[in-house]
Amino acid sequence: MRVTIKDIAKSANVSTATVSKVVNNKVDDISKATIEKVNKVIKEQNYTPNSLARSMVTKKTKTVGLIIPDVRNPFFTDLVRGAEDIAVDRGYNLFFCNTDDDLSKEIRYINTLIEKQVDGIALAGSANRNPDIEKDVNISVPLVTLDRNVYFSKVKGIIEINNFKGAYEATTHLINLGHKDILILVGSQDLKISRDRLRGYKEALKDNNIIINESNIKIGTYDKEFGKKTMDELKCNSSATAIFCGNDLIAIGAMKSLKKQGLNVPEDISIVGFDDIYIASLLTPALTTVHQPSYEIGYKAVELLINKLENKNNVSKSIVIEPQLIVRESTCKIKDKFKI
Amino acid sequence: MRVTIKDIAKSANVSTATVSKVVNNKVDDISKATIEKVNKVIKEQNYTPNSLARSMVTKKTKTVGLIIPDVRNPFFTDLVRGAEDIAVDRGYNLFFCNTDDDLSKEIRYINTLIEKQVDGIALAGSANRNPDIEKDVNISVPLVTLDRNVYFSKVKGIIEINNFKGAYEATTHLINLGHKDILILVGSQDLKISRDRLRGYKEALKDNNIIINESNIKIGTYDKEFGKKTMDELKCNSSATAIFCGNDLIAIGAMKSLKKQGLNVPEDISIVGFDDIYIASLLTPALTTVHQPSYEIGYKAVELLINKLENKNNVSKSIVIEPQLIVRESTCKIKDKFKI
DNA sequence: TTGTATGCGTTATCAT
DNA sequence: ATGATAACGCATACAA
Repeated sequence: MRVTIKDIAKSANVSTATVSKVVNNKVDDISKATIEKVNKVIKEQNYTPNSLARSMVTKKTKTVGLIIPDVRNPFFTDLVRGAEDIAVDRGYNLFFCNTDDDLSKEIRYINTLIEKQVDGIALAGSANRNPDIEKDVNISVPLVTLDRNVYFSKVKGIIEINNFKGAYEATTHLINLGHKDILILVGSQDLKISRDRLRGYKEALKDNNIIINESNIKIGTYDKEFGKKTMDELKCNSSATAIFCGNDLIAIGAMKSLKKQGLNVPEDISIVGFDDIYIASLLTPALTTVHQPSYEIGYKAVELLINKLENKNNVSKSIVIEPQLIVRESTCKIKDKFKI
Repeated sequence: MRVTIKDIAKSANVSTATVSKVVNNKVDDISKATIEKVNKVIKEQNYTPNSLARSMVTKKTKTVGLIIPDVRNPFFTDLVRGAEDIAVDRGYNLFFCNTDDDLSKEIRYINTLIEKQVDGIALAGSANRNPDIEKDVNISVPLVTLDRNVYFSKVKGIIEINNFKGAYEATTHLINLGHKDILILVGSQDLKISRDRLRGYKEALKDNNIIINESNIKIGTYDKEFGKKTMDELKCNSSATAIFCGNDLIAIGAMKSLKKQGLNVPEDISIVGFDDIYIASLLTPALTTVHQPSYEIGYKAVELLINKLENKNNVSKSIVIEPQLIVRESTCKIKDKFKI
């Protein structure tokens, strides 16, 4: 039998109300003597309050859910850590949920989180979405989305990255190096981030009077396999001299394929990634990529969520974070074929 | 106001007991008609049970705590995912806690987890430990440790890797390539894994009649910085032709330093890591390392924990996982200086 | 300054 | 086949 507030009350010869008050430091009108007496007994009996019972009456669990696609994606690894840091800092705990980009899994998680009475949810949605299904999901707690758009009804806050700008700058960088025939490998167009990145790519080309070649646009998933497979299939059938990858994992897969084909990066083909995950700077050649502050994204998302929960007013609903192009070794000036 | 079991009972003209039974599928002696009636009302009113209230009476939360040093260490990234997968599979949720190898943070987490009434805890302990302090911590829930030893009193299960063997094989591999003067960069000797890895190294040398040079043994932390700093300091002051690193991060740091010094891996110096994190195979040269199935370690740990919780008998208390040497490109035969 | 009593939403026991 | 009710451990309004 765990020791309860009643046991303490009995041992200290006070009421449970009094014990409760000293436990919660609401001791304005409690004599010093009793406070000490109660604390002594608490220590002696090794009493720990039962959060469940407390939450039953306070209607707060000091717990939030964090839902992401997959922590093994290095972008989310850091994001998760940022989320956890601010959570504990504010006295909250985190339920940890991976969806594998599966919407039904995501919805199942949301429901169990609600059953567990989380105060709120921070959600990086699955890549595959379905407005029809989402409309019907009843989410009775505050929800903040990060990095990815969703169609649930009651979103209380949004953290997003300026993906358009990141893609625009990455593409412009390639154009400035003389590339005109540029592949783009990007993720599902269900995702706003993917649409924005594609839009940034197109806009950059347009602004430089380069005609968009639709066959240069490849839509897939944000993993190494997509990059590898796509470049394996393309082989010599593409005249592209540069690739803009929707994220670093795709870039890694593409580089692997190119290496196997005997092509050198960046001499034969330039590559730009997106995310700037930990590995990016460790690769050979080190990857030119668009840096996203993923730790900060997780941190800010949960911070925003908790601020909402605690009714801090003048809390903005939406935060946009600016990405930044990091030029490393995987991009260089186009070879001038006519000179040879 | 959230809708409760009472609301459903009233609307369906039954008692709360009946509703509870259909919610929990204990419908052996409930008429089909009422079951349907109740379910209909539940759907209409969008009722979701309150786990807290349930847990109050059942004394189970279907929640476990997962405590690790840092999810950003790729070894733990995978481990965490394995843990989560088995948890949901068994109907549990996971509280996610990072300690940064800080024992006091670890203990604080354990206490809040207990307050939140987790059914059990899976703990990868901090690197820095203190038996005196640990003895006094009262852990009232089942605890399973993984990867790292602790001195808490009531450990119910242990998942460990055969670190001795891994280190022995890594070192033997280097010896077989002709190396005799081998550095070891390993983590805090508070940790059994570190002691075991050092022991494996020493034993391998001994078994090959190589005298152990104590100045070849460097103790530090399991991160890139330690590897880099140590090799920066050593420069030409070491005659070593090979390095065995306590983990891959240390190896990455060491490689970085060597590169800057103009030394080539493996031609000038061979390097072996430990863990086989995702990056290892992506580096240039690809890292020879000791593979640990980190996903599986997390998975098995939480599986063991839940089995204990659910009183599955004949559950072993301890599971040992065998690591495996993966030879890649960062090791080669020693240059025979006399031949030149 | 302290204590009494009620309710939070469920499950489970025992009646009916 | 169904219902009444006690309990789970706590916080809080109100009384004393």
